[in-house]
Amino acid sequence: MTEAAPRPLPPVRGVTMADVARVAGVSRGTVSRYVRKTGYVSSRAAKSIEAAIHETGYVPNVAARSLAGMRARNIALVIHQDATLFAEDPNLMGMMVGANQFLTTHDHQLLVMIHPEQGGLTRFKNALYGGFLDGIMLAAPRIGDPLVGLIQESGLPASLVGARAEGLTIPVVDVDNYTGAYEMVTYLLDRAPKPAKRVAMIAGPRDTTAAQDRRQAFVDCLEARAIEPIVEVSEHWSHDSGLVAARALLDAHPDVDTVFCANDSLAAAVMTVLQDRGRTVPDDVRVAGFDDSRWAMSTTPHLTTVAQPAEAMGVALAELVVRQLGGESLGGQLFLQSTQIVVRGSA
Amino acid sequence: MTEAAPRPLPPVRGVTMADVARVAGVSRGTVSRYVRKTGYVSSRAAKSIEAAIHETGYVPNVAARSLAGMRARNIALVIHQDATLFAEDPNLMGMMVGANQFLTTHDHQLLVMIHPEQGGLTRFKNALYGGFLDGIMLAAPRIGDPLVGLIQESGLPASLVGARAEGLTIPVVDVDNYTGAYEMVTYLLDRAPKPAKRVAMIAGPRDTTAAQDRRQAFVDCLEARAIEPIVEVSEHWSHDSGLVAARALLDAHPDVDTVFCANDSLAAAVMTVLQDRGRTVPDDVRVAGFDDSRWAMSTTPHLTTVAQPAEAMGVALAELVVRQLGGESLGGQLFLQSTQIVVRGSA
DNA sequence: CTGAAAGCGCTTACAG
DNA sequence: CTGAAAGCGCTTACAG
Repeated sequence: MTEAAPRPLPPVRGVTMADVARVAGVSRGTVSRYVRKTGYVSSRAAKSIEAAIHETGYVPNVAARSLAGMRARNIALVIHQDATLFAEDPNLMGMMVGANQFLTTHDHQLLVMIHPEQGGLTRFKNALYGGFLDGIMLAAPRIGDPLVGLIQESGLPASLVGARAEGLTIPVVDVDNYTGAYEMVTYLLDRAPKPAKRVAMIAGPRDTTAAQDRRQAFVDCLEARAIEPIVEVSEHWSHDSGLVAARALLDAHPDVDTVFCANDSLAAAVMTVLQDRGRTVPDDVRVAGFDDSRWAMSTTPHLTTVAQPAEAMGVALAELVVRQLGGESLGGQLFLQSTQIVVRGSA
Repeated sequence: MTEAAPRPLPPVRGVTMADVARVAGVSRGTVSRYVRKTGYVSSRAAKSIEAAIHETGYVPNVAARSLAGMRARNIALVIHQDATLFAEDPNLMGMMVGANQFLTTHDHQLLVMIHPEQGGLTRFKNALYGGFLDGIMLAAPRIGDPLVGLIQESGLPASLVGARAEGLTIPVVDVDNYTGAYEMVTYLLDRAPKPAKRVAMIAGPRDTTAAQDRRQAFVDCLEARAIEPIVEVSEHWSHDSGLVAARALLDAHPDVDTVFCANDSLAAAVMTVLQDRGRTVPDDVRVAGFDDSRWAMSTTPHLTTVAQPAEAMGVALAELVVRQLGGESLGGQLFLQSTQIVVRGSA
């Protein structure tokens, strides 16, 4: 075709529906009806269109289809977290896998977008109103996350993980963090090989509901027994951040015999620090984590932890969006997925 | 299950350029020129358009823009691997991070798509010709990967990692696997604390060039010294698969004193099997890996391995696509990134 | 059963 | 400097 100077690259334009129509000897409308399996098409026309499509290698243009009011069959999983942290978060990976699996079997395409915590909103709005997304799943939202408001405003079918807010009209899937943590603390207090005498917790970053719930369960469980809870907060969910928190905790309370951590990488960090200080796990100190992530199997001994069904959550996220696409309205319902304690060597 | 009624959802349509034009009291063309910063717009018109955009909250529709021949500013990183394997592959994560970082600072949006190994080609073609992608980066391609041909046919700006093929017109970025492996084997033979007497290798899956190159280096290095190489092939890059290969290797050659592994998860697997059989690392057997992934720090002792600049590769992939978008033609050039030996406790 | 036509939102020559 | 108009590829009433 013709190339203009200001456009260095020839536009990528495949064969169009018009090409197919010409080859098949019918109108574009008829081709459209055939492709979309909507409306009547004589078997004679169908035959020749079929052949023409095969001959030309026609592939529909999603942008045009979207412009004309149809669905693009793309659904985005937005990771609202800096990429490097994302890479360290096993749950996010699991969700991605689960969502991909569900979407693939339901004839949709998963698009993962990483949106940094400090990123501008413009790029996100562009995606929202870009016309190439039929739905949005938001992972790792903060409390009061502005992205949630934008999604709601857009009216796009959506689902969130782990967010709770007033006036939320988007369904949320989450693990039952509170119950999971409560069960684990109870285990540490009563049933562990060496029941805890002096327990502390390394809590996760303050701005996530997961961290809040796990911490609240810890506090409630101890207060129910009139034990004073010791809590050290880690700034991030990462191992590095956990190292800092663990040192602070152990400096302030050298006598703890049990540490419950808000996730596995924090627990691994505690074990590292403990080892550095010549204390053994689980003999001197018991350590437990949360998530049953890869970290859980990479410590010595392996971590006793709370298994989190990350893939199931991804499936749930995707399913909620697809159901809305099917016409259901789910409002701000909360879909809790339950956890399970996994006892290994560390506690 | 499937989408029922015609269109149960109100289509998500934000304010359009026409709305802005009306509010600003100018024509749509003028708004477009203003938004795209192309052509002349009087400062008076600019003022009122500016205000109108702000007032209406206008966000451009990418689909329409794309249809009109413009770029969507979306670039896809296609992971050609089953999602569960992807989740285990640290390099892929690093590339994702690197690509995201480069693209974000260059005003493009990264879209990650997971394409299963056995997946049909239709879904991929749809993305290629969908009109919402300006470029493609392909990670984890197999040898003779059909996706490469499709990308080439489409004419979309693209880059690949780790693929080599006749007649390739797409630039490739790769680590210098051969040199990296050769250096490591040389180290194991000559300079390690306990130089190897009887070395074996656990090689990676046959259908990747990375596995081939690492294995070839091992073979060449040994043959240069007239030592017969022992090689056991692991079906996948995964830890589980490595367990199987390690057992087979150790059954057939119980006397090896050094095992070079094609990646870290395989090395970790070897260490696990060794431990099960009561042999210590590095005293009885030395083990080395490749990648310097998270696995490398999760074994006891930590792994001696070959560091792979995964993030740098992601950056390179993205940069190559963006350069093509800028008009450069790179052909099938190969961009090799060099590795570095990291000596830790295991060898 | 099937064409012709209008429209989705945006861009870009082309007149004025 | 700016408006009117055509076109990108597809879908969908609406006539025939």
